This record gives sequence, structure tokens and C-alpha cells, in this order.
Amino acid sequence: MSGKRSLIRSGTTVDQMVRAIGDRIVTGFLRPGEKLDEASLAARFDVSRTPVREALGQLSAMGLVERRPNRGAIVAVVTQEHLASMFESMAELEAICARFSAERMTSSERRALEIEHQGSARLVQLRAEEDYEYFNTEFHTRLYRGAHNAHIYEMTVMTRSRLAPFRRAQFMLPGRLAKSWQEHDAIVTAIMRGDGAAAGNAAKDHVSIVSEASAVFAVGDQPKVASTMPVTAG
Amino acid sequence: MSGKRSLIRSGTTVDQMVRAIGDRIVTGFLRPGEKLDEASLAARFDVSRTPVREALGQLSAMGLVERRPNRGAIVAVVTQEHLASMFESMAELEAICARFSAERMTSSERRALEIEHQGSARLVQLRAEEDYEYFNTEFHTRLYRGAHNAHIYEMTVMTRSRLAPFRRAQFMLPGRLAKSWQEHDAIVTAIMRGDGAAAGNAAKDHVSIVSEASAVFAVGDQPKVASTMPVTAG
DNA sequence: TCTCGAAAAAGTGCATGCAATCGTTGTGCC
DNA sequence: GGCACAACGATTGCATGCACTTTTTCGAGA
Repeated sequence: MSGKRSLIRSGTTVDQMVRAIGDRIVTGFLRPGEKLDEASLAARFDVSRTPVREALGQLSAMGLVERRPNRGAIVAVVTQEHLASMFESMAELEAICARFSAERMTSSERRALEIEHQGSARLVQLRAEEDYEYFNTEFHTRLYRGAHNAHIYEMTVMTRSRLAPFRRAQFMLPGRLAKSWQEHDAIVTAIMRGDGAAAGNAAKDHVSIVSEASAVFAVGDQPKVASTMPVTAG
Repeated sequence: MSGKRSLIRSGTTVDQMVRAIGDRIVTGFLRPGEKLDEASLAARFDVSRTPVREALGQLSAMGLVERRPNRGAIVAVVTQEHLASMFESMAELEAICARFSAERMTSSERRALEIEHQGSARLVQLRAEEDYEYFNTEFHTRLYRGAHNAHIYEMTVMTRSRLAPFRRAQFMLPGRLAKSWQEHDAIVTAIMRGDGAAAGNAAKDHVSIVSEASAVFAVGDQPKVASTMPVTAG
């Protein structure tokens, strides 16, 4: 079991582990509070405990994992209060991104945002929750990038990752899809006008509503689909 | 060399290393771009390479060090552009903290803030840069805490740590001390009035000015004083 | 049956060792 | 004299092993 890796892997083993474990956390495959046994993880991914340990350390630094000295690691379990603080932060961060986007997006960025947004109207009529969820992520990522600020981008994507386990059910609420699209529309309109303040307010309201919708479902849900965890900036 | 640690240490060895190395980075003892040799660090702190490696991994996740696969780690070197993005983020974060502080601080928090602020006026007259710097950190930390939002607190403290190496010379500019105090005064006044918008604007202006002052000095400076790195929330 | 305690089992924390990779120096060739 | 290439040295990446801590289990006494 030395030397050869069975699968083709890019980057170092530790990076792979960070992605693999982090992915399972943000997609809900590993649930908050679940124990992360080093030996099991090592066996599961066919590596030794060392890279697993390093990965857990990094995930701990990111806030996805909680490490108790000599007592092992668990998937970070956040209190209701801390969860609320993250949603509130998310609203503020999105507001900043929207405001900056309104002020700074290039014309091609604006065009792409509008085209994608208009294209998604179809998904609402079809009630295609899964597809809309994908579009939704894309849409918000455009806002984060459009802010043209690398550090805010990092913080925002990071916060979104940490919130991911708690917001998966947001589009299950009846009528949420159409409402979401209208809220996006308000943001897009403001950005097109170059009205930073309005864009910021619209984005903040949008996230606040998502927050309330997600709070209902709070903890626990089944795993759905694997997605590469977008923890670091690109 | 197995088992016993020569010094009394709290927490795990890895935590110690994260603090020790991170401290040396944010205090400027280790300069951006400097090579971080695992063996040297291990020898320097009298531990094996394993905890050093883990610590470097965590610091990398925090953005304080940069790791190139198979090519070792260096103290994170930020481009002028990324530095600007961090200062801008800092201004936004401080604005949020000030706004929330104005809306949420308890009366005892307000009282403590005002008392400390008034007390610092003496330091300005004495031109006590060192002491004022300490007060300044305390003052801002009060704002971060006063926001009553754990996640924003984490992000703000984190960003401040990453900016620390670049803002050490801010009070060396002539007249900066008095100006800083006046800016603080505007923030405090707004908070006392409970005027969130005004507090936010005042805080944003304050940090923006610091940003410009620091940009002049940009990279490089001598180490000064060891301080426990406040990377994680408390 | 319940409680307390000690021994065993499990699991983490760190040190060490070896293989793989990168940077460098020296040598041959153009 | 300059450039390409190969061998060497230095350093990272990971596996393994052992010590220590925590948890669990089992048994004795109340």
C-alpha cells in the first residue's frame, strides 16, 4: 500500500482529502455532530492517517470541522445563535457584493448576468427545483465575482460553504421559486441601473428571506448530489 | 527527545505552532515572501516536523502562508491589488460592526466604550504612539464585539490579522494620532446616539484613511513586540 | 439493581523513516 | 563561451510506530 495511488488525483493528497471531506460536509453527506474517525477516513480513502489529520486541521481552520484535543474531530455543529449570525453575515456580504457589482461590473459581466437571469425564468415555470438551485448558485457567484474584490469574494464563498448544510431545503417551500426569481430580478434591475444602494438592499432582503426559509428546516437532511466544494477563491 | 516538552504549553503542540508561527507573521518578524523551512521551524521550536507541517497547513487555510506543492511554504505574499481588496473589505466590515454596535450594544458596553475612548485623549496629547496603538486595537475590538454577531467578529478579526503586517507604521505619520482620535470620536458619538448609519459611515471613513496611510509603507518593517495573535474568536 | 472503580480497548498526538520531487551544480557538447 | 543534460544534495510528502489520553467495559461491593 505504499507509493501508488489507485485513483488519478490532482494536487497533494492532503488537498484531495480537504476537498473530499469538505465536500461530504457541505453536501450534507456527513451531518453536523457526526464523528470523524481518523482511521476510518484513512481506510475509506486509502491513505495513511497523516494526510487525514492534516486535512482535518485545515477544515477545522475553515470552521467546517470541530476538533477537541485528544477527543477526536466532529463535523462542526453550530448553535442556533451562531447559525443566525452566519445568515446575518451572509446578508451583509451579499449586500456588499451587489452594491459593488452595481458600481463595478463590466458591461460584459452585466450582459451575462442579465441573460442568465432571464433564461432562468423558464425554470421557474417548469418548477425545476434542482435546475433552479444550480442556476441560483451561479447567479450568486456572479454577484460575488462582479464585486471585483478578491477578499470579499473569499469570505462570501467561505460563509456560503459553511451555510450550505443548512439551506438545502430552501426551494421546497411552496412558491419559493417564483419569489426567488422576483427578488433576483430586483437585484438585476438595480445593478443594470448602476444603483448600488438599491442593489445592496435588494440582495440583503433576498438573503434574509432565504435565512428565514432555511431556519425552518435547520438541521438534518439526506445527501443529494456530489458537488465540488467551492471553498477557495478561483 | 520523546514525550516530555521542555516548556509548559497549553493546548496541543500544533495549536502552539499555529500561534507561534502566526504570531511571528502578523508581528512582522517573518516577512512576506520569507521561506518557511519545516526542518528549521521544527528545530527552532524543538518539535518534530509533523506538527509544524500541520500548523503550516492551517495557516495556509487562514491565508497567512502560501504552500506550493513540493516546493515548501512561504509567508503569504499579497499583491498590491489583493492588499487593496483586504483594506476595502476591512472598511466594509468595520462599518457593519459600527452600525450593529450602534443598534445593539448594551448600556454597559456603551459606557465602557465611551470611558475608554475619553481616557485615551491623554495618550494623544502625550504623543504616546505605542500606548495609543494598544488602545486603538482595544477600541476596535470593542466595536467588533459590540456587533453581537460571532461570525462577523471572526471574519473581522481574521482580516485584521492578515492586514497587521501592513499597517504597523500607520501612527508614524505626523498628526495621525490626533486625527485618529477625532475619527474615533465621530464613531463613538454616533453609537451613543444609536445612529447606525452614521456610525457605519464614520467607521468606513476611518478605516479608509488608515488604508491610505498604510499603503505608503506597504511591505517590510522591523519586528517590534510579540503579541498573541488574535486569529480565532474568543 | 445500582454505583464506584480499575483494567482493557480504542483512538489521538507526535516522532521517525523512507520515497519522491525539486533545485543546483558540474560536465560534456555545440 | 554558452547551453543542455545528468547526477547530486536538499527538502517535501506520506507511512508507520509508539506513547499517552480518553472512553468503555467488566466486576466487586453496597
